[in-house]
Amino acid sequence: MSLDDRKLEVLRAIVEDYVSTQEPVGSRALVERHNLRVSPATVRNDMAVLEEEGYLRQPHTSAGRVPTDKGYRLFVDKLSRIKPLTPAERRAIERFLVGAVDLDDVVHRTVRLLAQLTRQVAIVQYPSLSRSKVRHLELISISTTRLMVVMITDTGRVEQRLVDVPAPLGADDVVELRAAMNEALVGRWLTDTPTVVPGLHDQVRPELSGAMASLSTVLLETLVERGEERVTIAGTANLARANMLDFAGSLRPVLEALEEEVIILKLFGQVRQTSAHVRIGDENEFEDLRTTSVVATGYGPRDTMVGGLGVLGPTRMDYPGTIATVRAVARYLGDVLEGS
Amino acid sequence: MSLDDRKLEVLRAIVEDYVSTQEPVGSRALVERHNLRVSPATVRNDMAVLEEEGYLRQPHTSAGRVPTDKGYRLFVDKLSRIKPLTPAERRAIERFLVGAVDLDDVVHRTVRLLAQLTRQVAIVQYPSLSRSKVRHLELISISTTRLMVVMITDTGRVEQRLVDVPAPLGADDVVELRAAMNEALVGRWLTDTPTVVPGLHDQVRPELSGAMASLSTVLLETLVERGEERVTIAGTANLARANMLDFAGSLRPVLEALEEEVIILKLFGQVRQTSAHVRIGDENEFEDLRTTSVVATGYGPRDTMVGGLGVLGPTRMDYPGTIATVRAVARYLGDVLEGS
DNA sequence: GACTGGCACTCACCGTTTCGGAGTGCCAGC
DNA sequence: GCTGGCACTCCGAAACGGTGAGTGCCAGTC
Repeated sequence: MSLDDRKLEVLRAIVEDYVSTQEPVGSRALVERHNLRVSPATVRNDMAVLEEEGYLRQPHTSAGRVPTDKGYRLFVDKLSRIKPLTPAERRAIERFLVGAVDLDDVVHRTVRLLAQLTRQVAIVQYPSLSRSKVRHLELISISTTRLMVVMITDTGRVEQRLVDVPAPLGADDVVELRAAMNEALVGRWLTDTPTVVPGLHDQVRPELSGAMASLSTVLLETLVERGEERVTIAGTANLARANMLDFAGSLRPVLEALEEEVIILKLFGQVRQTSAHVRIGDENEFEDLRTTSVVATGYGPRDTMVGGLGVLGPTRMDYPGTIATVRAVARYLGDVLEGS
Repeated sequence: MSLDDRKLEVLRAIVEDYVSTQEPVGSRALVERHNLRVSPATVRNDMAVLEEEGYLRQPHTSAGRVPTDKGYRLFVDKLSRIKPLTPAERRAIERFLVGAVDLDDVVHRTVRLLAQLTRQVAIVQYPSLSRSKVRHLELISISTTRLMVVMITDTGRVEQRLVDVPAPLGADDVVELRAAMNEALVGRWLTDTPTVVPGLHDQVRPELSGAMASLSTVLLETLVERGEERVTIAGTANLARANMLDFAGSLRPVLEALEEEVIILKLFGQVRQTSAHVRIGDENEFEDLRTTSVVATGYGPRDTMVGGLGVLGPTRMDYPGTIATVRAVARYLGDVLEGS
């Protein structure tokens, strides 16, 4: 059964009103605020149908209607137009990176900007190592048996690890190791390293094979296999704004979920570069986030995607505005990364 | 006017009961739970005196008593004995750093452990650059006119910055710059760099003085003067636990304050290595934190102090337990830093 | 057939009231 | 100086009733 245009219009109006007032919306108020050219009674009939179809629900008998997750979904997919950014927002986005000194700085500024513009919790994932190429590897000798390996990627990430080597190394040894590693890895995708690294062993003098083995292990285990993803979060205070009206009672589980890096990373799992991915309430995999919605998208230079960013807030959020902001910030961040 | 022993004992009992029950405590309940060898009426008289002196207050006439900030202060200073850690806590502290790969990892594990043990918001400051010495400076050429400078300190911090130089540099030039910088700076306190860096200019060939100037600027401006301090926070979800009973109404301002790095850093301003520094309610400089208490201490190898750590929670907190935990974690973290 | 006006009904919300109990302050007596 | 007793206060929970927004349904109109 399909819904005719007026019913859709009614749904749209209800979502908009509910988002802005935070209160169940009734038929009379609806016809007054939007100029639907029908009477409240007609709207009531439409609402009854929409409720039967699962797009609306009543908090209690004889109260106004509230959109369900399914209702929001329909709204987002079919009924909302992208809301253009205000000039002020546009300006903020264009200026937020002036004077950034390195990738950390860029990411932090981005996440704060996003939190401020959307008034929600903002999340920015660092450029994923698995979508980056090695730009340079540096070995720095800390003591004769301890090295620091610093890896720089084309996306600007800098990761360092301490490595203990089995036998003391001289300065020449370090130079040789460094040369061999750079020779083999620079320009490669990080995802290729597992196939390349084993071969490194043969590229150095036999005396150094022990050291090279330690380096390889660290490289693979701590950079490629785990710890490769990082995220930053800002704006958690925004959760406490519409105090307790959203988030049925407690926002504790939400705050807990936000501290679990694993959970957060999964939010970006299905994100693609093009357009924004919206997950509403129940659609979220994690129990604790069933009262929230996530608007996420990918970012990266040109048409590539090196990481994700997005916001999290109550299901009752301004989807068109949020989507527009998230996309704009993502696009701008991508452009900036291109330049570095 | 001084308080006799029994009055102090009464105050102690009230603080303990209130902390564990979260409810105003009355005279009858008090004599029953603690074996004060007097009648409720006597306790009432003592309470009246304690209230007059500002150590207690009544939420309303004819309710039980609640400690004031001043009451907690007296309790912390005079009435509480350090509570020894449980074996489980001790074990947790000894194991939490097994397998840490670098300083970031150490700091993150520490902050999570502290949040878990105290069930409060935990804050760990990275070793301060101003209390660190330069261990090594590395220059990595990104392009002919762009360098990355990586600084490693004796406390394990690694900071990197991009530097654009005015004229293209060859490999030899980079080597010369690196040598000059390391020569001048390794082993120095970071706070000494402003006096040393200007002299660097003369240590390289004239052709390189432009590049050296750029490097010097970045070194001084972005490493020494600003951005030198970093903190990590965990356990914000703990704020939402005793939901709204502490934090008079909203925890939003608290969450906001926690996101302001500047505010957080000031919490460690007066902290010294020895013992824990406790700031209770009103004693906090920042308006938004007047409903919270902070227990902080310094940490560092041996008797030095390189950074601070602590927890933040409602004024109604288990001070003896929290103080013990904070100190134990700080001591252990100091030991670990010594070894790296 | 679609829309509308009218009408009876429901039920959350709000302010008022009542009531019990925990707790106090005070006082007289030991 | 401590204690038992007593009158008093006041919060909090429960009970109550009125109000109004909102609904569902139905008969009538275009």
